[in-house]
Amino acid sequence: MASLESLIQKCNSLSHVKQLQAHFITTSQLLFCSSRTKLLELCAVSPFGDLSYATHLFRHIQNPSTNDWNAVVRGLAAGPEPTRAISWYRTMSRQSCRVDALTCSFALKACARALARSEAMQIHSQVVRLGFYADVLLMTTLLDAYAKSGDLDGAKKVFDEMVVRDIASWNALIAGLAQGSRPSEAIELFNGMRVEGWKPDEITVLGALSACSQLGALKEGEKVHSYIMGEKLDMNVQVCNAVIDMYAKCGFANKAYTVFKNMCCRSLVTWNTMIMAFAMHGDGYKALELFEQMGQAGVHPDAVSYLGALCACNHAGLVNDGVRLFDSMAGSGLTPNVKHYGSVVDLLGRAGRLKEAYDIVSSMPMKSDEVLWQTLLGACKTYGNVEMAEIASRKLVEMGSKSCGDFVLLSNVYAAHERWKDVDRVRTAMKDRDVKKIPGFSYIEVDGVIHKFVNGDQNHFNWREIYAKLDEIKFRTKAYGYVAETNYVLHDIGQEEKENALCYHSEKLAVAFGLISTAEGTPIQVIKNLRICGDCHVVIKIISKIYNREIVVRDRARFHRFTEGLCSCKDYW
DNA sequence: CTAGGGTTAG
Repeated sequence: MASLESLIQKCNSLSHVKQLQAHFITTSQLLFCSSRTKLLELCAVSPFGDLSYATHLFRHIQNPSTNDWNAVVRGLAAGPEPTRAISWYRTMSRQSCRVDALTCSFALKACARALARSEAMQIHSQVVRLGFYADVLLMTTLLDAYAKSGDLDGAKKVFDEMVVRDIASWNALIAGLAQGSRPSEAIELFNGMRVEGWKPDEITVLGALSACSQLGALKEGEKVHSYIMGEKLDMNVQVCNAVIDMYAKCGFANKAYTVFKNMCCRSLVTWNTMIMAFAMHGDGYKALELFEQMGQAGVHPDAVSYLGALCACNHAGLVNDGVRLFDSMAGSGLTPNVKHYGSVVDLLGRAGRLKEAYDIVSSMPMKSDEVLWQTLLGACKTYGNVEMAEIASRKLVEMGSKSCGDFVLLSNVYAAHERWKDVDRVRTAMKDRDVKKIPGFSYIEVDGVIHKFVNGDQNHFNWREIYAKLDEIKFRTKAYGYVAETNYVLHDIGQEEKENALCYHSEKLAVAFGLISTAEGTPIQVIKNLRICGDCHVVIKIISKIYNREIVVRDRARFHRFTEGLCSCKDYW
């Protein structure tokens, strides 16, 4: 029977497996347990595998071994419905067959993929009961499951309590913190591990770079980059891609491009990242040029490349180029997804071509989502189209939107037409639903230290001086002819209070702090988690003029470079 | 060799 093992190994399609299976049945040959498991594994986890066939095979096994169970749990965990792996795991725990560390590992992998936090906790307690707490690989998987399912404190706790740690344990926590919107802690941990004598690898730096990108932490990012060069980790394409992204998101498209040019082998993601980088900076033509070049270099643009190019057209106001690109997708064998539709709706909407934008949304082959209608609503606000704004709002309410911004936009459309009764109606509706307001915050890096501000923040050690600076700004911008656009403010408060509500937006606080804590004439860079507010955009333009400073604001969507009273977005955003 | 950590996106 020596050939049996080799026969199984030679299987490279499901039909081979089925043939073997049929052969065993017809010849009434008894399969050795190990061979049977191999066959099962092949069905469950190999690229040509078939999960339903694997479970079918499994059900014909009289006394499945732990390994048989593991094969199925593993396959299900990696498949399209990871929660099924968790139910199989539960069934298995109830049977006499023993759960081993691998079973737990596969089940936890499923929790990570299914974002199943409480299930991860249940498996955690089993892991402890079974005495697997010293297994580094398993504990790292557990840590990762907590992090991915959104319980970063749980992940940290597992990390702290680990008896043994290795590089992957550090990596899992660093990446978890970076992806879970706690980038400062990710960087702290990255620096901490180096102090403890650990040597970050490719995966560690990917996490650290992602954290720097989010924070716009240029100094930290540069430190990571020089570490990468020192350790020759730049042989890894993914690492280089992350470096490009980091420089781009820290405001230095040119540095990103230098890294791009020096790379010997670029992947599809490399091109996409660079196209997106130019798009974010409003360099529409450079992005489109790159999009052309990648095709010439033999790299076929994928859906993300198209999205980047569309986004570039969007931010550069290249309306017709964008529409043409969108229409050309099908010819390249690509089906536009909801994000492509979102981008082109934005493109048309900003250009005032509301009817076309609306027609696209209503004739989409897939379900429209909230973002799409929000985009259209934003365009309606810009062009004062009440009828369409009402349609979009109704859709958003139907979809259960509780976003404050949606109500504010509609109310602004009414306010612009002095339809105060309608304004009141919207405000009442807002109070009736418990509307969510995502807190806005801004970062600024000064001397390598990141300072974070929220709206109306008085927690900064220097807040009195910052507020004094803002009073000065208020005075000087008014003298310059600025009038607060209080339409953006929704609260039922007096005019002066409304002005104050605008005055202490997080981006203004960060800019004011930048003005007082950096040398005259040096550029100031701020990062905001949401889109920059209209009033802040106006005020920062004036600040750039009267204080003679270049001010760069990265918002959720793009970079705004303010110089001499103008913005690089040409007020088209 | 039945395990863990990973880059781009309206």
